[in-house]
Amino acid sequence: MTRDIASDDASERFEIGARHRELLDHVLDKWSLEILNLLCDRPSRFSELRRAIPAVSQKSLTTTLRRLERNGIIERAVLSTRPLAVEYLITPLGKTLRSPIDEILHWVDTKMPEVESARRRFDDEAD
Amino acid sequence: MTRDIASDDASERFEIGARHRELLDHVLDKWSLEILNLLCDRPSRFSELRRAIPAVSQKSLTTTLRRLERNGIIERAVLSTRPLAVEYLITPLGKTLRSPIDEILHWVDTKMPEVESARRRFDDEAD
DNA sequence: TCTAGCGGTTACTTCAACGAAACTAGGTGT
DNA sequence: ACACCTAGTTTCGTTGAAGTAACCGCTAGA
Repeated sequence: MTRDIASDDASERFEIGARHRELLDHVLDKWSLEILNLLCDRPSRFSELRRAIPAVSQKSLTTTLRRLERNGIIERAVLSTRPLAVEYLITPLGKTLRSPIDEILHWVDTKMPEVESARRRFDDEAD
Repeated sequence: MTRDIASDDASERFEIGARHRELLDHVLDKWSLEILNLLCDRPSRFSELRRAIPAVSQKSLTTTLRRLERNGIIERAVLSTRPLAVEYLITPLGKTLRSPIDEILHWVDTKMPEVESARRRFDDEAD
């Protein structure tokens, strides 16, 4: 019942509104995948992440961590130890990202050869 | 056999090299998802896509289509009809993207409420 | 005291993406 | 002849994301 909306077209299997794009941009951006990958294994401190991902600048790391924290994917814990330390941990919500991300990384791993030969074909045909 | 690589650390379940990032940037970018979504249903012409996605500019649509074509995700077919027409179709390789993309869009749909409440919590605590 | 590490912030710059608009080039209708 | 459709390309300007580098307050160790 009430299937009266969405019948004139075949494309309502998923809608892609701006909310989808925005969230994907926040979560699948340049550095998030690597950070998530590390934090899935174990909580890490700011400097640990910097050392683990040498290519990321301090500024970008801060920005990315804040964004992931804001979206509830990771948690920032200030440890009141003597010198002071900050630890980043993945949240339960963040863990649910693992499976979809793994699937698409797996896609990349298995299909990369096909993609590369398609690129060669395309580049060779300088039509 | 030959499991001798990758044992000193827990983080080799997936590696994220530059190739992964590059391909994801090519395939999960701003407009690709919507285009793929449409082409999965039926082949479409250039102007059909423009009308279906009014927010995309002519230039960006061309660029995105060329990139998807180069990566073997879609195919461009020039139909020798009287006025001339160009049709874009999804390839078998492109179809294999459907399932991973669906999974992550499903993640967005189901987790969006949690993300939004996390955002409210974060924004309210103006620490 | 001087130096180094931690966890950032701020200011400046650079770069690529994106859009708007004009232009092309063939065909069509009136 | 004129205007419009298709499928783009080209030019120009804006914007935003990212990097560099400097600085900050705090603590610890030599």
